[in-house]
Amino acid sequence: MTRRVTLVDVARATGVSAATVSRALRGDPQISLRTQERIREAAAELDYVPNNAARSLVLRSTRTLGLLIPDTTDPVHGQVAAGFEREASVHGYSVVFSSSWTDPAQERASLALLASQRVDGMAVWGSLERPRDILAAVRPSPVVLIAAENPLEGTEGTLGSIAADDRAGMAALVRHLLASGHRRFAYVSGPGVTSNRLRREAAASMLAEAGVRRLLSFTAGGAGWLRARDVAARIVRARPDVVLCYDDKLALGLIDALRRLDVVVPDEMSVTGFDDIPFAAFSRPRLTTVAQPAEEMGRRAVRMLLASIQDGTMPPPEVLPVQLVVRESSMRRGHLP
Amino acid sequence: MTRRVTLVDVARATGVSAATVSRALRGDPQISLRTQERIREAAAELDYVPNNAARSLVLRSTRTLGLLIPDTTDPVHGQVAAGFEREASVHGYSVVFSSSWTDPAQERASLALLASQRVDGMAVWGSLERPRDILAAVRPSPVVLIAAENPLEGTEGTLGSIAADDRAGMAALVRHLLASGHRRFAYVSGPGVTSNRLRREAAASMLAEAGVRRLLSFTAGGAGWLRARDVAARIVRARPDVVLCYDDKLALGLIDALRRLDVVVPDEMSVTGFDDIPFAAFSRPRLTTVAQPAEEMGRRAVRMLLASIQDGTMPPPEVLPVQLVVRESSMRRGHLP
DNA sequence: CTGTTAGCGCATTCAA
DNA sequence: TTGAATGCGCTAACAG
Repeated sequence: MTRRVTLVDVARATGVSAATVSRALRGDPQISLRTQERIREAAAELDYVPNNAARSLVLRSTRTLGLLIPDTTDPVHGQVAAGFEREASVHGYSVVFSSSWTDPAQERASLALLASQRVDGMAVWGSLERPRDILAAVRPSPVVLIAAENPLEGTEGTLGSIAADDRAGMAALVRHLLASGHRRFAYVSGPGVTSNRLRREAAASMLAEAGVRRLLSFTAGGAGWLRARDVAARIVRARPDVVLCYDDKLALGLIDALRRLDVVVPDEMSVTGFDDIPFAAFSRPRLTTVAQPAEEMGRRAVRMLLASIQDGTMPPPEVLPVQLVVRESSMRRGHLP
Repeated sequence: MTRRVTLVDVARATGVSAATVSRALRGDPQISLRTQERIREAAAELDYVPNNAARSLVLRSTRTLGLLIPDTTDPVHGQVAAGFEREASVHGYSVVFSSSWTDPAQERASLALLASQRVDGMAVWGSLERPRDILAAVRPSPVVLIAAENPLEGTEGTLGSIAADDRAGMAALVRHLLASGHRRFAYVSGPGVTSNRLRREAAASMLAEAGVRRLLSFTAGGAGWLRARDVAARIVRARPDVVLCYDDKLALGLIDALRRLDVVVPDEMSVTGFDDIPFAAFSRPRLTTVAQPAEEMGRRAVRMLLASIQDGTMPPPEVLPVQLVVRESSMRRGHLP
């Protein structure tokens, strides 16, 4: 932090008291406009920058929001972060962020770091921890869960939740696939985040409704991009009509892996993703997927947090609509409408 | 921030003074192990969380680093952020980040926000502003520029710089393309970031060295992903052997746009990118590009900042090596080695 | 080994 | 309309 000009410096330069400077700088109407002006000029002259640490101490508010996401590198998380930061900065809030790398220990540490930074509120993306633990770690500042599976259990007015309607999205996707003639379905899940199970179950129940009993299930080894290669061979052997992938990264990876095995998507096998990351529109084949309002989720998280900070009570959970995006990767020959 | 347990609460609960608690909690060897233990237990019992605002005030250090990037949504920026956050958290630093969205006004505002948060140091990615302005805004905390064009001018020991060796990367790329028979080169630049010009000039001078005088030049309208469509037609008319794109996003977008125009990459035209974003390995054709050590850049930025914070003097600029990654998109028929 | 004292920079009572 | 005190929670001398 080093030494800097303080209120007192400005006060001395203007010949008034520190209190007056403090008020003037925040436009307190108690101070005459003429002196306000004078003080403002002096402050600018001296390059005065208020010290937020000091201000936070007395105000008991840091005007800072925390954001904990699994992985900055992931397009979806990045979009959430973008929306979060944007909305926060509109309201004059800073955001401190931290990544959990889907490691519970890391996550706990990050949570503690954010807590000690005394963020006024924080958002946590699809954590591996149970909500209660999160709350305990950060209490008593408001928390909103992003894309959490069971947002509601144990909510006592401080725990908010914002999520996309994965279930509806998966249902729409399956409906579309059934309508275009697909019958033999497979699902590939990625790493062990909560939304994984949710999406699979949504697909399974939608299929059951339509009288399709079977949903072949696979699990891709590690992180999104690469591990599709390991399962590709097994999937090919099972010969599904279509492979529902947990997310776009996995789907795109799988399509590449299938190409290595000389399986042409979608002619021989359809593949679908989830999220609609920017690249999904430029891949070849272009990816059929479900668009998630990631940025909007980030923005809403901030709004919920701010509402909670003001009113002292957390708004009800929100579930945002998703949208089916049909592109080439599900256009099987002879299956076209 | 609301009311929380403080040092004094812990002190009362343990029957010692606040100072003792403060020391014990930070493992000061002056305090007997037995009392340390007792105090630790009490603190845990009461869910005590140190208030960093207060600590910052007296320590004159926030143990917080700032990161300003153009766009969280971009894969490369995301990787830089990932490396930055990781390294920072290793050293017990928090990171507050802000996005400029390549808007100078936004950038200035973000800078001011970071400054008022009293970050101990900050990294700024490829800014549209001149380094001097940045320094002025954040003075006197150390700043390192990431991927800046002219890092050195006006460096007075506080302004650090970390960049990838774009010039060498572009040279290697052009060399490879020349060796595989390409002769007619085009370059497509993206939005107006500084590295844009740098890459173009590197390509041009490398070509000149090889006796190729001409470098057709195009500019894609807006943000990376989409605007390739506008220039694609013009590019096709110019019939280059290969199109060097400013970055991977642009390249991938261009390949898609060319497909819409029934131009097959790489059979009829090669396309190359820059950055090696994760998806470049999964596109079709897989993208020839230059890998940038983005995460490492983020990590190094932190190390430079910390070094500067400790020693009071900024380490010399660093230029990290890049790596040519040859994949399918530059493998023209009849041009293979 | 531990307690006392004195600020860090700011916002806010209460007086004037 | 302004100034003088007070304290936010913590650390760092300086005593004991």
